[in-house]
Amino acid sequence: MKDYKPSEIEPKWQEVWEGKEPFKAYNGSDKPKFYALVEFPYPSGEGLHVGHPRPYTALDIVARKRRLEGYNVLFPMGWDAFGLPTENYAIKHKIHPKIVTENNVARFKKQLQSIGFSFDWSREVNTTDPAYYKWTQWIFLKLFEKGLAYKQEMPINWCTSCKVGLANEEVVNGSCERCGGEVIRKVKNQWMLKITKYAERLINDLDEVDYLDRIKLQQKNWIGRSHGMEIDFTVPGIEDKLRVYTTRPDTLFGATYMVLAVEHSIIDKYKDKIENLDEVLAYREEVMKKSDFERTELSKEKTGVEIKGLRAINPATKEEIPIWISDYVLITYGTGAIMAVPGHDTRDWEFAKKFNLPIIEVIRGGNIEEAAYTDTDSGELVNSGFLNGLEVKEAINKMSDYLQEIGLGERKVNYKLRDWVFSRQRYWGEPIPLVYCDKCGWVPLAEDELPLMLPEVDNYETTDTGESPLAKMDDWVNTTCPKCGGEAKRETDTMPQWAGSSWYFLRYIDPDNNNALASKEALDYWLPIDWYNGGMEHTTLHLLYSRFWHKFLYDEGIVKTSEPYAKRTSHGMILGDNNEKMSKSRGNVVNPDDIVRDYGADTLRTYEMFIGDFEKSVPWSENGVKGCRRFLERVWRLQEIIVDGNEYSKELESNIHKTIKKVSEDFETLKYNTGIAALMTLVNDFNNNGKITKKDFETFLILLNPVAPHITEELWQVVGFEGYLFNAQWPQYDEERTKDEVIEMPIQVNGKVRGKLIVNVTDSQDIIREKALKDASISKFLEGKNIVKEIFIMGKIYNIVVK
RNA sequence: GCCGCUGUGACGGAACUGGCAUACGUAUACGACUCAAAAUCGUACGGGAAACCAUGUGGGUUCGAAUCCCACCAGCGGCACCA
Repeated sequence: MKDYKPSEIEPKWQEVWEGKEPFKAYNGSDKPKFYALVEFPYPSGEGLHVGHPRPYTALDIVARKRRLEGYNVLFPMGWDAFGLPTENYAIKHKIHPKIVTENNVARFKKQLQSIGFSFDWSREVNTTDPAYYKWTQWIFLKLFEKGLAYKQEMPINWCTSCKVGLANEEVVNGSCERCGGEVIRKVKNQWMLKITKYAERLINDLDEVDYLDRIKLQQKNWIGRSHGMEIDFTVPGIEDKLRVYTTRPDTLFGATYMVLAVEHSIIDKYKDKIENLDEVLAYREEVMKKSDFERTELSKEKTGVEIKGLRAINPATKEEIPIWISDYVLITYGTGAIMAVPGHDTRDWEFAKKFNLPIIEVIRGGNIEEAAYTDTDSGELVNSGFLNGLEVKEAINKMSDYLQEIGLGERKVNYKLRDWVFSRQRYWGEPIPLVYCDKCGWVPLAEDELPLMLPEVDNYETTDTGESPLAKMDDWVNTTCPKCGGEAKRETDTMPQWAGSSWYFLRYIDPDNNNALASKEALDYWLPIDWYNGGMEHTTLHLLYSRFWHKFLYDEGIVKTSEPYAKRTSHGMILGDNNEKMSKSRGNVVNPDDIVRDYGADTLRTYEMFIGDFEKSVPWSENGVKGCRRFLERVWRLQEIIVDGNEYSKELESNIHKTIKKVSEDFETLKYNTGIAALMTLVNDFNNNGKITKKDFETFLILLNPVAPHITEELWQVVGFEGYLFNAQWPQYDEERTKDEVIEMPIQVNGKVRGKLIVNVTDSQDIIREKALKDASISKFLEGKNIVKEIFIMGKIYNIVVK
C-alpha cells in the first residue's frame, strides 16, 4: 500500500475533472434539474479565508450527491467584483481597479480550484465584465421605463470619507459600512429604485418559499408593515394642514402637542409666521449635521424647539396644541410629523417631561406619572369622549371611522422599508445609461448602445465636491441626446455593488448570450433556484434586493417564477481559534492554502463540515483538522482489509443500511457534522470487524465522496472498481434493515433508569415485566412498595411507578 | 429599547415525535509497539467515597424534561426614537 499523499492525488483528480467535465450542466437535458447556488464572493485583496469554503463545501456536497442520484445539476461560481474596497485599493496603490480585480479573481479562482469544488467553471460570470453589466444596465433601463427608477432630492446618508451616498441599510452604527467613516446627512439628487412598491408582495410571497424561519422573520421585520392612520391637523392662519401618521388613532384625545422633523416643508413655507425663526433655524442646522443614528439614539436627552406663532387644532378635543420640532422625528418615515401622546408613547413621554408639556391619561392601566403606558392588549379608554369605556382595538376602529367621516383622516398601511438609493458617486461601478437633455429631460440610451462602457480614466479618485470621478471627463460626459440629437450630458453616478448581484443567478443559466440576459427556454428550464445558501448578513440587503428585481422581471414576463429561490439556508461564521471574528488586525486569519498544503483539500472539506453545527458560528481548531486527517488516513488504510465479495458482510449489513439512511438524510438537512460522524462510526465498525467486502467498501466510498471527492475517487481506482466514481449511483437503503430486532431496553422505576434488559423489539409488556421483576438490580427498588402504574412503549421503554 | 438566535463534559458538539444525557471528534493520562520519538493500536476520561448530583438560573406540567410552559440571567447578531 502506498502512503496517502493528498498533494499528489488531489491535483491529479482535479485535472481529470477538468478534462472529463463531469460537473458540466446541460441546458435542456432530459434529466431532472437541480440548481444549487452559493453566494458569489467579492474578490478582495486578502484572498480566500477558511470561512468561504464552509458554505461552498456544504452545497458542493448536495450538488455531488444530486449528480450521483441522476440529476442535471447547475452549480456555478462567479465574481461580485464591483465595489469600494477594490477602488480604494486601486487609489492607494495606483493600480487600475480593473487590474486589481483581474489579479484578485485569478487568485480566488486558483484557491477555489485547489479545494476541488464541482463548479461548472464554463459558466463563470463577473459583474465587471461589460458583456455582463450590459444586462445590469438593461434591467435598470427597464426599471426606468416602468417608472420604478426616479431621481429625487432627498436627505441621504453621506459618507464624509468616501464621498458617497449610502443606502440606509449600508450604514452601520452611524459609520460607513465600507470605510468606517463618519456618516452625515446631506440633501442630494439621487437615483432611487421603488422597492417599496413591492413591499406587500415581498412580505406575502414569503409564504410560498422554503426559507429558514429566522430569515423570513428578519425580512418581515425589515419591511415592517404597519396598519395605521394619516390624520390632518388644521393650523389656524395657514392654508396647509399638518398630516401625521399614527398606528394609535385611539389615543388622539391624549395628543397634547405635535412634533415635526426639522426638514419639514412647513417651516420654510411659513417662516414669516414663525416668531422665533432664528432659534428654529439654528436648531435645524445643528440637527442636520447629525446622522440618523445619532439623532435617534435612545439614551440621549431629548432636544427640541417650539415653533412659536403656529399652533394646531387637535381634531378630537378641538383644542389648540403647540407645535415643536425635534430630531427624534424623522422626515423619512411616515409623513415627517407626529402627534405626540406622552401618556402612551415612551419617547413622547420623555420629551413632555423634559419640556413640561401636559401628559393626559387616555387609557387606564398604568401610572403615567411614572412612565408611558404602552400596552395595547389591556386597558380601557378614558378622558376620550365617545371612546370612553372601549378597549384599544375597538377604539382604533371607531376613531378611524370617525376621522374618515369628517374628512380629516384616512387609513394607511406603512412600511419601514424605504426606497433603494441607487446612485454612487464613485468610479468602480456600472455607469447609469441615461443622458440628460435640457429639452427632453432624462433620456435612456437605446438598447444597441449598451453596454455603456466604463471609460478608462487616469484618475478615478473621488472629488471633493462629491461628484463622481466620471464628472471630470468632459469627453465622456458631453454627448448628444438620443432623442432630439441636441447637446446633452451623461449621468455620472454609477450603480451600487448590489446591482450586479441582484440578478447574477440568471446569467449563470445562459452566460454567453448576447441577445438577452438569458434565453427564455433556459430560464424556464432552470428556474427556480432549488437551494440557495448564504450568510445571514445578506438577509435584508442582497436577498431582498434580488427578490425585488426578480419580481420585476417576472412582471415583465422575462422569468416564469415570481420568486427566485425556492429554498434559502444560512451558515454560521468561522471564528479564529481565539473565538473572535477572523480579521487581519486580530491576526487570527487562517488561509485555506496552508491547510490544503499541510493536510490536503479533502481534510479541509471534511473538517469544515465536521467542525460543528452548520448554522452556528464556531472557532477554528487546528487539532480538529488533524483529527479529520486521521480519519481520512484510516479510510485510506481500509484497502488493506478488503476481501472479495459482491454482497455486504453479514455482520456489517445493518450498520451499512443505517449509515446510508443517516448520511442521505443529514446531507439534505444541514447536518453535515452528524453525517460525517456516522461515516466515522462505520469506519470504526469496519476496523472492529477486521475485514470488509468490496461491496462494503464501494458503498462507503460513494457515501464519503461528496465530502472528500479526491481520496474516494483515488481509492475507487486503486481497489479496481469500474470507471470513475463520479459516474456511480448513490446507494439505496432498505428501511427494514435499518431496524434492530434485539435492543437494550432501559427499565425505569419512577422515571429513573435502574437497569437495562436485552429484549426483542416486539416483546410484549408481560414478557418485559417478568424479566424486569427477576432482575435483582431492578427489583430491589420495588421491595416493600406497591406498583401503582406502568408505562410501556414497545421497543423503547418500560417504566414502573411505585409508592 | 425592540426583534431574533444561542446557552449540554476541559473543547467542538450529539440526543428521533418528551423516553438510556454526553454519539463522533479533539485534548489529557496510562499502557502496547520502539534504543528513543513520531505515527499506529488499546484503555480511561461530567462531578462525587457513596447515596446521589449534573444540560445557564428559579419555578411549573408529566410516570418521565436538554426537549414543553412561565419568569429570569448571560452571550452573539440585527435594527435604531419607525410614531
